[in-house]
Amino acid sequence: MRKMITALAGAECCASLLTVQLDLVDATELAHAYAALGDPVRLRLFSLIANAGEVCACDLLDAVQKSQPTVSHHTKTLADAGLIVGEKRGRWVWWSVVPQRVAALRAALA
Amino acid sequence: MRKMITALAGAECCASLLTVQLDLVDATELAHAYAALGDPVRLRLFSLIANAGEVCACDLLDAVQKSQPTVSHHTKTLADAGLIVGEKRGRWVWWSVVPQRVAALRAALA
DNA sequence: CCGGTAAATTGACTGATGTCGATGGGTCGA
DNA sequence: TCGACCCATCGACATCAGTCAATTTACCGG
Repeated sequence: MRKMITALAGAECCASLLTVQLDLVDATELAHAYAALGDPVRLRLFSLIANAGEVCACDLLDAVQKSQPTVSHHTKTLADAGLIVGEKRGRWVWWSVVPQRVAALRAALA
Repeated sequence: MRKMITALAGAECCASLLTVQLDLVDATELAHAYAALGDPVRLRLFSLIANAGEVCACDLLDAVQKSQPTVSHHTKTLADAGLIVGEKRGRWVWWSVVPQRVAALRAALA
């Protein structure tokens, strides 16, 4: 619902083009996802999962050299952001990326 | 320096494919950029600048309804992440995005 | 120069976040 | 049933990050 500013105020230094393209809720939603990628450890986890297609959580531990609770916390953060999903198989949890979500983030940068 | 895991441990649940594609420095660099987009206010500022092509800092104030120091802080964060650059013209600073940087972020999600 | 304006910097405060040890809840093999 | 294993949750702690009032720096017009 882009808001076009009247801004004739031509004399005032800066004028128009303030179409507020992102409302607060959309921005918050998107920012949440980007923020999930905004940590080196999480980014490496995500990259790892994305490259492998599917990764057992147990492998993530040695990959990023963090404690088990820390890795679990990060995977949860990524999952909450909708970037990955986990499937429990027996004792293990297998993580994989959500392509649509990643595509949405990529599209937002176009 | 990708580390290939020996992981013959075939019996051990999860096996190989742990090529650590992102080393720590690269991950930190990228994460820094994504983190810059990981705040609703900054994302809206960025979106505003991207859509307008060029925006005077003075217009950003009313756009996001934050104090002048706060906006200045956020633009600095975005600039430090390499996402935008500011050009001072007289009393005002005009912000614009850095297309290459944005493209790099987009490419990282491909 | 001087007063006014734009933006950056500083200082302080609060809330969010990354990290880990300890614990708990499932799940499997023996 | 028991123990071992994987993972999530909790509690605690230290650090970081967002915010603003106050101040400083830079620039302009007169």
